[in-house]
Amino acid sequence: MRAELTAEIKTVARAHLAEHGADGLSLRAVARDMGMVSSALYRYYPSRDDLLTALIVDAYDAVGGAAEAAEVDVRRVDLMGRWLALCAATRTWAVEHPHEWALIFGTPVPGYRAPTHTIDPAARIPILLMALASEAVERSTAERSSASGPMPRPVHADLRALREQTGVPLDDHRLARGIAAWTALVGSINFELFGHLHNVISAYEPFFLHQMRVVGLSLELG
Amino acid sequence: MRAELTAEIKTVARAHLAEHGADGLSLRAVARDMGMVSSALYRYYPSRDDLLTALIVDAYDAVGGAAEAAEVDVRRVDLMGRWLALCAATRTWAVEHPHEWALIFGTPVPGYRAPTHTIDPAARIPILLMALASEAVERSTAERSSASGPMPRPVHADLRALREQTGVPLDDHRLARGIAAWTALVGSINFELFGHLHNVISAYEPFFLHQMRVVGLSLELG
DNA sequence: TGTACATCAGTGAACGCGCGTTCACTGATGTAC
DNA sequence: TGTACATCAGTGAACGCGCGTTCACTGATGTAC
Repeated sequence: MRAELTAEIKTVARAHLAEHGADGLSLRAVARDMGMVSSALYRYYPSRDDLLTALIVDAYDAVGGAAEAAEVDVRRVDLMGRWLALCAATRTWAVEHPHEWALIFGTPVPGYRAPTHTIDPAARIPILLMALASEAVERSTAERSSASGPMPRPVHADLRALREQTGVPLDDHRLARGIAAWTALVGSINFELFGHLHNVISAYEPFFLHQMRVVGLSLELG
Repeated sequence: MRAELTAEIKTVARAHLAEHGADGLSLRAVARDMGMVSSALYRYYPSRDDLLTALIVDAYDAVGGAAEAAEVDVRRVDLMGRWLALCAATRTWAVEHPHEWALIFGTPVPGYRAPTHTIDPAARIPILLMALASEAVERSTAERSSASGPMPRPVHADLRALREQTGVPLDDHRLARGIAAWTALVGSINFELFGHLHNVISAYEPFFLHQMRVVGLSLELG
């Protein structure tokens, strides 16, 4: 079955990625591991970049799925719990798949241009995050968010467009804070994985969860 | 003069880095550009990794120097202004030197292990950031920071050790917020450079500065 | 001042390696009559 | 049921490329006597 082999190639490629990183991923090595000749892979992926794209899409889906699954397990009323579950699951996936994480959230592979069908999988976690922030506002009594300085005009335009495209019912400041939360989530994991907390923090997970709790408070989650 | 050539090699290597990224940096290409034969470079750098290390140290020093220079130009009493100047200078340097930025704050080069003498240059901006936060506390009337949940025990130990090593006079929560600020600064720039804000934000700089202003408020900078 | 010598920056060839991709091909499978 | 044929997964050789590193060497420079 063609589909099976296509999947197996991805599995082997994923293992290679896990061991040698994105730049170490070579069609020839994957073929070798499968007991095939390198040219045979071209029956399944027209080029190395296409294989890379498949892995990228899979990685986004895997981490997104893990986050969603963890979040859905928490009782709906516990907004902070849902947020922290999302964060913890994301970090756990990243720690367990550091090279796949780096593939999607690290330095972009030079020369590689992500096709548009990577957008939807990439948006799963931010969408979930924004949904949480929106729920928090709906339940909240405070009508207006505490403004933190005026919002620059061009930024306001960007945020309005974003609001219209996504239907997220958040005012400018809350929307910006949502993006900041997404940045903080990914940035904190990157700091840990890329070694910037070396000799600074040793209790990575508790530190991470503490930081994410603070971020959650900024989203008015509890 | 030996020192001159050593510097010129770095300059050419930096140009190569800027054009092709860290993985595209090859001794042979650098030698070619200098009109030398590749083996001649070994008179100056014993291996490719040593050249890479030199570039990493230079990058840390360059971005750190830019941030410090911008910060020192703002009147001392204006803490928020100093913080935003630091942020703006850091981002500007990153946008102007994206590959050098990625070298130090992106995915680590696989197989490369940073020697210890990269630590000091890497610490310049975080040290400045912590100094700002400390100044803010000294001037502040509020004795205790607003706690955001209890600090987990192992994290408390990490933060105490950090406080003792660096002499930064910040309590646990403020210290954690300082690290969060550093993470947010780097993470926001990475999000922009690595394309995660594509089709979301177009006014990068104003957006970035707004976000950093919010971060500055969390550091009680004004 | 003039010669002998040491230093050492730079040369050029070579080693051994791996890569992505192309292409004509083989040979098993399954379908059509 | 039996034969002729098309399909197509996988082969193996080849193209052309670039890489890091080693090594014996040349030849200019500058120093010591």
